[in-house]
Amino acid sequence: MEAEAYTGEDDPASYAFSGRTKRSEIMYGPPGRAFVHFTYGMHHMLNLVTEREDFPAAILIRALEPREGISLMKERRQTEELINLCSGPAKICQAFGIDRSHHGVSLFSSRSPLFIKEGEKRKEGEKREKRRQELIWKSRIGIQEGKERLWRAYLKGSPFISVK
DNA sequence: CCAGGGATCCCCT
DNA sequence: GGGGATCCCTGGC
Repeated sequence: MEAEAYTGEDDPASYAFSGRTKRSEIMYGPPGRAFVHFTYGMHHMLNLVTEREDFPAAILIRALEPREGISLMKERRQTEELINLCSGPAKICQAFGIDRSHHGVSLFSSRSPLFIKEGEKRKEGEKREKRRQELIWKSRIGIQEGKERLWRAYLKGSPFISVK
C-alpha cells in the first residue's frame, strides 16, 4: 500500500550513501532478500532488496492493508484499531513479528519464514476492480530534502497508509 | 573509545 | 507539536 525507494550510492538518505559498510552490505546483494533495520533503540523496519547485485537499492515497506491474521496483529500491536495495525514501517514489523532474525531471508521463497505471495484472485461475486489502482508519488517521510526525489508511493485513496 | 544521530511511535499538552 | 524511550552503526579523535 505504501513504500519508499532507497537507491544508489548518491542517495543521501540511503545507508549506501557512505558506500559498502556492515550496515549497507545487504543492499549490494542479490534482489529479493529482506533487509531488516533496527532503529531508535526500539523499532524494526522491513525493506526488500532490489536491483542487480553490486548496485545498492532497497524498498522500505511503510504501510499495508491488513487482510489476514487480524486478531494476532491486534494482540501484538495492543490495539483494536484495524487502521493502526500496519500504518507505519515499525508497526508492520510489530504486527508481523518481524525482527533481526528475518534479516537476509529470501522474500521470494515460500520456504522462508517471511515471503511475498501473489494476491489471491477475487472470488466470484466480489467486486471486480474496474481499473488499475493509481499510485501517488511523493517525497519520502522523515527525509530532509526537497522534492527532487519523489520516491514514496502509495495507493490513491487508501486509508491504510502512514501519512496522508 | 566514545558521542551523535537515526527510514519511529506513543503519550502528553 | 514536542519529548522520551533506547540500540547500534558510523565517523572522528
